[in-house]
Amino acid sequence: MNEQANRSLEALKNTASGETVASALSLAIHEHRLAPGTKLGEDEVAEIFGVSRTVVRAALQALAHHQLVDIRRNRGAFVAQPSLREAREVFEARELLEPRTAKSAAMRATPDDIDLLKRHIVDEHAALDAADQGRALRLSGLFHIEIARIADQATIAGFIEALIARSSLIIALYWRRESALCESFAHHALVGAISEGNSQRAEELMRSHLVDLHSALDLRDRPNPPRSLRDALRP
Amino acid sequence: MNEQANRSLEALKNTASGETVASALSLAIHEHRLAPGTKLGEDEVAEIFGVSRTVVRAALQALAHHQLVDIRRNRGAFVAQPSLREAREVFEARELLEPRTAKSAAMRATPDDIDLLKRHIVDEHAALDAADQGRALRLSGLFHIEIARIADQATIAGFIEALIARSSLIIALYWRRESALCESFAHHALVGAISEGNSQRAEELMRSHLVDLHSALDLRDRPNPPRSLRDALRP
DNA sequence: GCAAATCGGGTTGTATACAAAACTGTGTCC
DNA sequence: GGACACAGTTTTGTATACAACCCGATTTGC
Repeated sequence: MNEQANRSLEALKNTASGETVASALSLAIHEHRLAPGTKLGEDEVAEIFGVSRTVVRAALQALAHHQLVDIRRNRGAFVAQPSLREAREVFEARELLEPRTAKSAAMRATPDDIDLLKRHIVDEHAALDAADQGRALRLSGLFHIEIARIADQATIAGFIEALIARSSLIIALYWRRESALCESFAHHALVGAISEGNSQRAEELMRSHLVDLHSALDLRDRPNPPRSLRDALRP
Repeated sequence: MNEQANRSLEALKNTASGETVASALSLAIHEHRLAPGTKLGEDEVAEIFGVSRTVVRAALQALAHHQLVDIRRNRGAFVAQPSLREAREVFEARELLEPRTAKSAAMRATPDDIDLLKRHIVDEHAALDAADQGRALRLSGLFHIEIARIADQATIAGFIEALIARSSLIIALYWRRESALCESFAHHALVGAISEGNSQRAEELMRSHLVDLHSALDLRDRPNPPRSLRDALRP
């Protein structure tokens, strides 16, 4: 390890607490830098962040409660691999919660809220132009979370946040390469409806946006299509 | 400490793992044996269950993720005290999720499921007859959770379970003494609709049942009505 | 040569020890 | 007499040490 790398690790060391580790891992999962099934060894993570296993364990348990990682007793923590069934359930839940949330958001959004949403879309475009798919996906999720926040229902927003986190794993596992990731249009239209205060239209746009997303997944009965081979190989 | 007490503690000691501690605390909160705001000192809990603080911390963190306890840094863990706003949100979320879940349950319930629900009601009556309000409340919550399980949507069922857990705290804080806890009629009618497969009626019954519950709470703008004095007194 | 059992390395689960922070009570100064 | 400051005690946050367990490899028996 060279001097510079050592120094940057040292910098992390000073700031890294339990929450830091959890959000860093969470971000890596959201941006598809950590693939489903990857083992997260405690010692390994502890050394990377320069903290003890105690805090790593707490972070991993927090992620496990959000169902982002799967902890198997005496086996360790792995990035979760949602089953087909879970994938369907997550999107059904989103289709139940988010349209209504978008409707509320359209009724409550302030000009500041709308500016924020527009900035999100700009960032998303920038990430796509930079071919940074991971960041684009993360920003796309943040867009949905922002709408839930605007709807001013913290409890439901929390559920939606958890669903979006799992959606990121589901997309990593079941996304069809054929379908393009050009959701920006849908997001743009949504912001339009929200800024006009057209709640009915916002609700309908969100519903169809989620149906589009859902149908861009390959959720046919075939357990873990691309995973079973790698599973036998890696962990 | 006498011999016998020592032995029973020792028995606990052998079986108590992290999960055990968490569910024991959770049950105590559900049955209103632990009041909102109660401090859960790590050493105290650790000694009670005969485990180390390590496992107690994990259990408390798990409960915190379910929003049953509130962990304040360097202050410790306290049984959560949902605000009026949170209380409203929780019941709004339940009114959004549970009617639809009851509808699904009515469409999918097997005879075994219906028997289980009927047994739940019998148990509930028994607890009420024994004047065991805590147990009755817990069983009432389990009834709702069971319906969510029958609906066969694990993701949404998990959300509902979390909402019911928080509802228990909300009831502890905001329940109006005037209103009686005679929900058994509502539960009975629900089982009737479900066993007939009348999904429309099940949905409507669940909705009105939740509205009844909601309106039996005192959620007027008056922050933590019975709590602010005790709050100044205890913690 | 193959199968089964056993032994070793490595990883997780739990307990304990130490460091840091908050709360309590006392004392002093204004 | 009241308010502030300081120190002691208690409690939490983190690191480390040890025990239990799982997995893989080697060895042994058939």
